[in-house]
Amino acid sequence: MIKVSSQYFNIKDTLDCGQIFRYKPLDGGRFLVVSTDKACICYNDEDYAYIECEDCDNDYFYHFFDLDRDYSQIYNNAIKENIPFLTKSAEVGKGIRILNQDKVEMLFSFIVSQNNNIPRIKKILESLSTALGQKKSYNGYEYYAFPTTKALAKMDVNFYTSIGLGYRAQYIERNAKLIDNGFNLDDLSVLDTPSLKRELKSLYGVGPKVADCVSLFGFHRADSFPVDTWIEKVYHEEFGGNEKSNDKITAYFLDKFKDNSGYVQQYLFSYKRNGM
DNA sequence: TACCAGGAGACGC
DNA sequence: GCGTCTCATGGT
Repeated sequence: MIKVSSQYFNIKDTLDCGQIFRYKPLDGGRFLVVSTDKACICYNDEDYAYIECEDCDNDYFYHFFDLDRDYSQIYNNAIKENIPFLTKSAEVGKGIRILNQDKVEMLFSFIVSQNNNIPRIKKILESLSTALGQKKSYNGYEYYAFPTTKALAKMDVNFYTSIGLGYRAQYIERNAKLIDNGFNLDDLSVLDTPSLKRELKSLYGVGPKVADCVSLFGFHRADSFPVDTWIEKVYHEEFGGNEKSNDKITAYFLDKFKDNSGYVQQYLFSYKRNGM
């Protein structure tokens, strides 16, 4: 059991800001969160956030929820920008944290996410895991591990089409085989962020958006700024921007927020998407 | 550089 | 019901 102050840790806000898809609400405001082959149950009360998992997974989830990072600084840096819309976003979303997720799971998850809606992304990842992942349980709750790349590499494009991936089926197939044949995402960790993104974009089905998401959520590179339709709205409506290409919008925000960009992106995305 | 096809399900009306 | 949109990308 992990117990930490909830001042900068709201479980629901952290899960709901589009960085993770494999979680589900339980009774009593609790959530079952699945990452690779592990699961935990987490919830907030007035003052604390609680994470329950197998003892051997304690360190994993402590790091997963980024609990060794000081979010007061991140929050204060955002407030200091003195941009009213960002201030409101940060105040409402001050409990959002950027998770440290598995690189391979992030790559496949965000390939699935492209031009897709979140309920359907969740459904497809659930189908993938149920079909190819190991069945497990924690505390009476059944779940499926994210499939190994070996398991993914065995399937062909017809299988991926059959579980509803549409035109993304070929992207999953090709990358699964590439990784199974020895391409190791961990090897990219030594690169600086621009080089990392360049390498990620060389993968089939990975463009600037997915590369930014994998870079931010899989490698925890906060000098990343994924631009989706919500951020596009923020850019045009709240920042008065005129650029139309997403690459230029990313560059605009990176230049503005530097190493805090990823966190700012989550504040802005969450606030805008929740109808503010 | 600027279109356009590529799933299919969620969502608003 | 029916049209539009969805955390985009590759191909032309």
